[in-house]
Amino acid sequence: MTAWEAHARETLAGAGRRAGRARELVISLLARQQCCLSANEIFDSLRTKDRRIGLASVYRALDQLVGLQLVQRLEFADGARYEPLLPSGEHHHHLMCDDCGKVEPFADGGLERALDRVGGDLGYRVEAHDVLLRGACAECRA
Amino acid sequence: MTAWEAHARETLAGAGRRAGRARELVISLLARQQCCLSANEIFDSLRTKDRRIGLASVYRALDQLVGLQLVQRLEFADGARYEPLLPSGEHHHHLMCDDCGKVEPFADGGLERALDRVGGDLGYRVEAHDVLLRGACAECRA
DNA sequence: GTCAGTGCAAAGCTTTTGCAGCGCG
DNA sequence: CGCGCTGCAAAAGCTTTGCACTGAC
Repeated sequence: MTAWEAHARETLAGAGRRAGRARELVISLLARQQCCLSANEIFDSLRTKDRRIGLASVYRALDQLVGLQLVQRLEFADGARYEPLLPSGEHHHHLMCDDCGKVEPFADGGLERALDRVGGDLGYRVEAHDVLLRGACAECRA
Repeated sequence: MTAWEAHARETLAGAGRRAGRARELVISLLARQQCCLSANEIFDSLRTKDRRIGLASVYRALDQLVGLQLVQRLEFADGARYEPLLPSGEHHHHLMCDDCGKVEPFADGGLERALDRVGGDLGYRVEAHDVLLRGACAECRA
């Protein structure tokens, strides 16, 4: 079990939530991911292991996890995707290939510093930021 | 007529597109905006002036404008929004207030430089980037 | 005259909600 | 044993598509 997974279960228990089949499976699947997944991808993946899972429960679990800041919701042109939000605050952003649809993570300290600076310069108290780069990946450029 | 509006009509004509009622109205409305609008906001605004406008035509016009790189499509949690893409390449990003839903534009040279650098550091040829900051605006912080 | 553009209505998707039953604590 | 969690089905948006008609070039 990853540190995030333990943190997630602890936070849920602390918020008075009871452990149910669907949400437990969503958590353990997310914990094993390198990058973001759509609700449908999560549902399909879980369905192959347990025929009883319902799509609505996947959405409900994700909503709760987002509300407790355990998961980040990302907006893409073809719908939302979700990924674990590490308690360390460490995070990454995404690159999407317009040709093949592939999504990859990347991290960049200089970009983070620029983003933090922008928040301070405006009247806003910035809670979160999303960055999405779109273009042609190395393979599709060929 | 703004420079963008003239540029848009010229580009459409050059692509062999014929001028129709709906798309002309969408263009003249977008040209007058300071920030992004949803398809429904565009539809509602045009409907009050011309009862014949159809929502499907608004979507079709926006698709074409996005395809010709005259308009940028932005993904928000409650759907897509659209705004003119200036031929100068000059552009801005968005701040959204989680409390009141207000969306405001901002521009930051340091952020743009950081974004451009990231593109070069990876195998990607980056065509576009989107940045969305979320938080509490000055009014809602009170 | 041809064919892109248009409005309407219907369909497609993702996401949410209602409801009755299950099961965690 | 109460109430949160679940699955199913239905509903609710946003967006796209089919079709016949209109009108720009």
